[in-house]
Amino acid sequence: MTMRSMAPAPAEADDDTAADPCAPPARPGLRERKKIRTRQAIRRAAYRLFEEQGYDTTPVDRIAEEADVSPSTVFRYFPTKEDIVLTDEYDPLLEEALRQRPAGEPPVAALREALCSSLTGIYRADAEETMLRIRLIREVPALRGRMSEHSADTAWLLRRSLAERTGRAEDDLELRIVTSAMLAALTEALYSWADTGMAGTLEDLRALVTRALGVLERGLTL
Amino acid sequence: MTMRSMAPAPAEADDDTAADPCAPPARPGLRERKKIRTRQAIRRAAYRLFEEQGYDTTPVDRIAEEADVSPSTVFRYFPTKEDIVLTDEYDPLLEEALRQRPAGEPPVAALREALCSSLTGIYRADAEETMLRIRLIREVPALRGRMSEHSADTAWLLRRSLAERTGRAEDDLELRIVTSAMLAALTEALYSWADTGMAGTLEDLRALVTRALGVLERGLTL
DNA sequence: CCTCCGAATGGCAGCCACTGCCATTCGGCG
DNA sequence: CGCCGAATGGCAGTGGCTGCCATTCGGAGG
Repeated sequence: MTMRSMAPAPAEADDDTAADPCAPPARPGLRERKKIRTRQAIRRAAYRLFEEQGYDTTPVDRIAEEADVSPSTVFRYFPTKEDIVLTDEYDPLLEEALRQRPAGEPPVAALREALCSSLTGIYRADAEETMLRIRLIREVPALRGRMSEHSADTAWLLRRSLAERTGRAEDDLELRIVTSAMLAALTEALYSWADTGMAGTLEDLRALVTRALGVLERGLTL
Repeated sequence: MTMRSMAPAPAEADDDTAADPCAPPARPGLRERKKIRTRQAIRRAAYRLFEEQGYDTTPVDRIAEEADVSPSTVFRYFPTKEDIVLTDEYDPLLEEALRQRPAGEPPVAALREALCSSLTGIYRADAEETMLRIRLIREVPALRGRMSEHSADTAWLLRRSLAERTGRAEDDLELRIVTSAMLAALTEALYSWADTGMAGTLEDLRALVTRALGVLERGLTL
């Protein structure tokens, strides 16, 4: 997928009072909360600096400084500088969305709807950050490159689901084409959206994506 | 595109005798010939080492040593280590092939034929190296990533040609989809070919590519 | 409240890709 | 033969990234 964020604990200094026998969400404990906050601090600091002075010209050390952690820590949270922007855990979301589609539905339609619906969820989660990420990815070559690597993983994941659905082999050429072509179309749609200054509502975005995927479904008719 | 090579001067120590008033191919002169040889030496050394001990584990210094030049020189010839594998100048070939297609031909068919024919030319130029390159690109993540960046450039180029053909704007969403989807399909076909150990003849490869593009033209029918 | 374990952190040395700069060498040409 | 500019080698420096070790800190038990 193209976005990320982290469903962070709603707040930090909340009631932590003693025993609460019934708490299914299982309060994460200070350690965990702190980790989440650190992760956010790093990412926010990075985004801020990237916007101010550009991605390439912002050393990781600077990000660490700004986030008030050591450079080592930055790399412990994000294996590479690129991952600060690219890391997301939306793939499972997408997979789940695809699984939810009725079994009878044609595979391509199912995939289209799954993409659209998880896109909606992601957008709603943090529209602001989502847009910043898309812009960064579009503009910084290094990120674009790394992103398509990531897309390849996503494509693989989608292929597995579609393989189940259709009874085809996982490495089936047709399946590869379908998934990678659809992700390519999705990416183009998002870039195109970024070009327009990300104007309009969520509905506009969905329409754009639908239109993009429609081109494929109509056999690239021009 | 996916390949590269360099149409090198046919040999090295050939007749360079004095005056030859009529020589339209304009003998390149020692300087040029040496440059070409150096370039090849670096690339060959790199490929050899990559095969022996892997891409990531081969420092540029080692390549320089093997090619018997200084590390500085390597970077003068190839801006990045990745470019040693990725650099190609087939984009113009492809563009030309596309221009050759009859004006009446449907854009997608024209693009398909152009891709196929330039692929043939590239393959014939140096099948050995072509296969090595594809394998490397498929297997090394860094190269895959960089490759898709490069594909984006190719897509842009194709888009321009298609824009002329169809009268659409260059940044037209539909055009973007068409070009990037077709390149994605081409890439998948090549990877798939690599998976089979690159078995078969050139005809088999063309059939594979045609089949891949056919999936798109049939609207991703499964 | 103290204590101990393991997780999280900071700091440091080092590797490697890549960049600039300058001195040297070498091809081309009068 | 001798000059000019291109090609090269060498070197210092930046920045991403890794591995290691000492320190700190959260959390569970006494």
